[in-house]
Amino acid sequence: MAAGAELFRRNGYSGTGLKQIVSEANAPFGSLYHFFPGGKEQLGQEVIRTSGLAYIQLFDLFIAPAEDLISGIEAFFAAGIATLEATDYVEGCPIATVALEVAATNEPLRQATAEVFTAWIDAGTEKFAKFGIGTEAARTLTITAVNNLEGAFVLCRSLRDTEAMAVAGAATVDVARRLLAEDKDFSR
Amino acid sequence: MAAGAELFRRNGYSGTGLKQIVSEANAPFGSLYHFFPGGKEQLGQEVIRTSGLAYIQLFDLFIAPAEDLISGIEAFFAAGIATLEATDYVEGCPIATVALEVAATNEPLRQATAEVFTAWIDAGTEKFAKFGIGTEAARTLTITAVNNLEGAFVLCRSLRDTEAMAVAGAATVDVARRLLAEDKDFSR
DNA sequence: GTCTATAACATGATAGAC
DNA sequence: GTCTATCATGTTATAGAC
Repeated sequence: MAAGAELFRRNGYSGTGLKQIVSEANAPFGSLYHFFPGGKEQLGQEVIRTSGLAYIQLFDLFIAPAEDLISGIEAFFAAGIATLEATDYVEGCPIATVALEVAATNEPLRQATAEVFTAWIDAGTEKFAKFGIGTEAARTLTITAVNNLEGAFVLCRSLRDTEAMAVAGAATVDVARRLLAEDKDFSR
Repeated sequence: MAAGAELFRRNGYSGTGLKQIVSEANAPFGSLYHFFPGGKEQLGQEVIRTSGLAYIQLFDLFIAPAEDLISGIEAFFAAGIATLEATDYVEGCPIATVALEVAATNEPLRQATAEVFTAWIDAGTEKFAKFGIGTEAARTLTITAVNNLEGAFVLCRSLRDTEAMAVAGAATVDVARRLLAEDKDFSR
């Protein structure tokens, strides 16, 4: 199933064949339908949920150990730049390609991507709130971070350049500063 | 070719069949290869370039007539929300789905998407510069706007909710305010 | 129970009749 | 020159041999 995740991320859902997946996984073709009786759609759902939820660990990895909110955000987007360069612009978001493909064409898969994004937003809100900003502000900041991350992956991978990811990090920092300042206002 | 644009946007490149396109366009199958001897790949390139470059007009439509930079940005993202609601979350960016699909799998198509994004950034930089900020700042602001727009389309279409687009607009406004303030500093 | 072989269908592309 | 009919290939899914 790890092979499926890699191929869906690179080639998208429609662009990835089941034969390609079992070949990459060095597994016999029949066993796929033994483990996934629902066929391609079931495999797609499980790949989306598994690889999507695993991505949450990156929040903990880069943001949680940071000294403060701003440097945590900077470390997170710096890691995004490093990933793009290390993988020659092949690896971006594990589910964004599939999410756009299925948003208007496959309701069960769309729901799977929605569950993942909802989990990201909830998890990010919780992490950011621990840096001492309100829940509402933490949610806004999380959505801003995901917006900027996803958008920058589109631009960076298409242009094969990391400029957009650097701009995305700076933009997210700007929003964090505004939210911190507003929080300060309220506490007067 | 308009039919191709609509289908590529909704279903992606791999997910759209040529038969589906000619059927939608009420055109006979053979004529497709008369007008596009290069087959699906040539059609894909022309669709990307045409529908991508047409999107630049939206910059003029919403931002150019605005009183100031901030209200222009707000109008632009408000239009994004209106589009999502009016199309039941079907229409987003005309090329983002294809861009992610082909970024690592089809170099000619990837280059077509890169040309479009480059044209967007150049056009946006020019428009924003007319509001009296420096070229460098105008470029940063344009990339921020596109990052946020693209990322919010991913989240909004997946979640079937406009919250992320509203947050994207607010984030872009924050960046615009910071850039305006920095410009003011330099002019002291 | 595992997997090979194949079925049923859709795909992109073309040749050849009008 | 326009388009219908077909080709070769690749797709998902499923039998049935071991």
